[in-house]
Amino acid sequence: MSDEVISATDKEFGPLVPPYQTAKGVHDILPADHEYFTYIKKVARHRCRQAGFRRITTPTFEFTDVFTRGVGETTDIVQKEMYTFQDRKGRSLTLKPEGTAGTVRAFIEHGMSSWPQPVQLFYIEPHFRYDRPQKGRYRQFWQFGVEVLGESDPGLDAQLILLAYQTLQDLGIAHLFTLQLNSIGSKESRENYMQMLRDYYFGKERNLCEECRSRLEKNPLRLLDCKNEDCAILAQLAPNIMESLDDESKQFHSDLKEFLDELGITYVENPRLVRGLDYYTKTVFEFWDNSLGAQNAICGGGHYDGLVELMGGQPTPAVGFAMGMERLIANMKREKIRVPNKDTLHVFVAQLSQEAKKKCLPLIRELRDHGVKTVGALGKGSMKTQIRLADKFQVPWTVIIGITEVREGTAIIRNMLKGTQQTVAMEDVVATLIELIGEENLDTYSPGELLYG
RNA sequence: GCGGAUAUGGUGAAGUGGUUAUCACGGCAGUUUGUGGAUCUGCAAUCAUGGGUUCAAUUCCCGUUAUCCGCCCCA
Repeated sequence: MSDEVISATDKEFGPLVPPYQTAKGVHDILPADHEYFTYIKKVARHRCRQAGFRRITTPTFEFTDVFTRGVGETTDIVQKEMYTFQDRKGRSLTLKPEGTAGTVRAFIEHGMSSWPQPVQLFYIEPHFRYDRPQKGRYRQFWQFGVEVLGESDPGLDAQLILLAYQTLQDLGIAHLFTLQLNSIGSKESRENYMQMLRDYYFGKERNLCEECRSRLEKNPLRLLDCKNEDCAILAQLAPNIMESLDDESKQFHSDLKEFLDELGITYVENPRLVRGLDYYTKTVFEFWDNSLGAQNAICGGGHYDGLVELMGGQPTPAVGFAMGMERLIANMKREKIRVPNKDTLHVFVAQLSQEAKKKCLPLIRELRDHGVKTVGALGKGSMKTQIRLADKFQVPWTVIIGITEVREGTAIIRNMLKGTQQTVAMEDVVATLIELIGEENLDTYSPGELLYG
C-alpha cells in the first residue's frame, strides 16, 4: 500500500488503515448482547407462533423504487436516510430502511392473495438508515415486525396491539411505555383533512418553521407533530382529525377502542400522532417511553389499506407494527433485567501427552452427543495451565487424562467446586458425569425429527 | 443536516509543558516440567489523527475522524 493512499483515506474518513474499526453507526453484537437478542427472538417467535404468524425474510436490498413508492417520496426516510447504491449494471438498489414495503412486495410477487386470508407474517431483520447515530438510533438496527394482510377488522388491530403489548410484558418493560393511539382515516377522508389543514394554515405560513412550510404542500399531516414551539402552538388549534374522519373509519376506531378496553389495554388518544411513513390509513399507534415524555418510540405501527394496491397488487387491507431490538435491550438493561442463558459449560477435558489426546477426542464427542456441554484443551499446555483454564470457564467438572490414565484405561473426574476427585474406568466416564450433572440439566434440545417422502 | 461534550494499555480510570506516563480489573507467560481459584514476578499504550505554538507537547491552539448527548426523525 502506498503512503499516498493511506494519507488520503485517513484524512477524509478516519482510520481506514489497520487496525480497523466499525463504520459509523454500526456495531458488533458481542456474546453478552446476544444473550438478549436470543431471548427476545424466542419471546417474539413464541408469541407469533401462538397467533398463527409465520416468518418471512425479505432481501437486505431491493430496487430503490420499492421503498420510494412503498414508504413514500416525501418521507424523511426516503428523502435523506436511505443507503442507495448502484449495481454493476447501473440499477439503483437500496438497503431496506424498514420492513413493510419489502413484505408487501413479496406478498404481491408470490401471489399471497390466494393464500388463506389473512396472511400473517413476522420478521426479525436488520434494517439500515443513514442517520446521525445517537442513543437507541443506529445505522444498522434490528426490528421485530409483524404484518397481517388480506383482512380488515378492528379486532385484528386490537390483536396486533395486544401482541406488541404482550411482547413488551414478556420482556419486563411494558410498564415503561404508553400506547399512543390515533386514526388518520381513509385515504379520501385524509385528503379532505389535509385540505382543511392547508386552509387552516393559509395565511399563517410566516409563523411556521422552514421545514413545515415545505411540508404544507407535500405532507401537511406532519405539521401536527412538529416540535418547533410556534408550529406546536398552531397545531394545538388546528382542526382535529377525529372530526373529519369518514363514518367507516370513525366506527372502526371506536370499535377498536372498545376491544382494547375489553383486553384491558390502556391507551392515550393522541390526535396529533401521525406516522412518518405514507402508507398508513385508519389506525396508527406507537408505544412511547414514559420517562422521556418526548416521542421516543419503542414500537410503531398501524393500518395500511392502500399500500398493496399502490405497489401493484389487488386492493388489500393490512395492518402491522415493528419494534426496535436495540431499544428493547437498552430498556431491559435500564430496568436491570438479566436474561437466562444456557452458555455455561458442564465439563472441561484436560489431557497430557499425545496418547491421552487420542482418547480425549472420542470422549468429548460422546459427551457432547449426550448433551453434556464440553470443551477440551487440545492445544499444548501444562496441567496447571489447563486446570486454570477450566477454572476460568467456571466448569463444575474437569476430566483429566494423563499418561497413567491412558495406560490404566481410566480417567480422573475432578469436582472443581470442592476440589475433590475420583478415578473411574474410561468406559464409565460419560455415565458418571451424566449422573453428576443430572439428566435434567443436559443440553439435549432436538429440532424435531426429519420427515421423508 | 444543525448544536454541545469527550478521545490516555483489552476495559475502567488517574496524571504532567521537559529524563523509565500511574492505578485497578482483565489477558498472556512464569514461579523447574501431572492439577485451578491466593500471593509473587514478568510482558503489552508510537497518551485518536494531521497541523500549529514552543528550545521542548501526551499535556496549549486549530482542522479531521470517531464516540456520547440534545435537535430533527424514527425502531
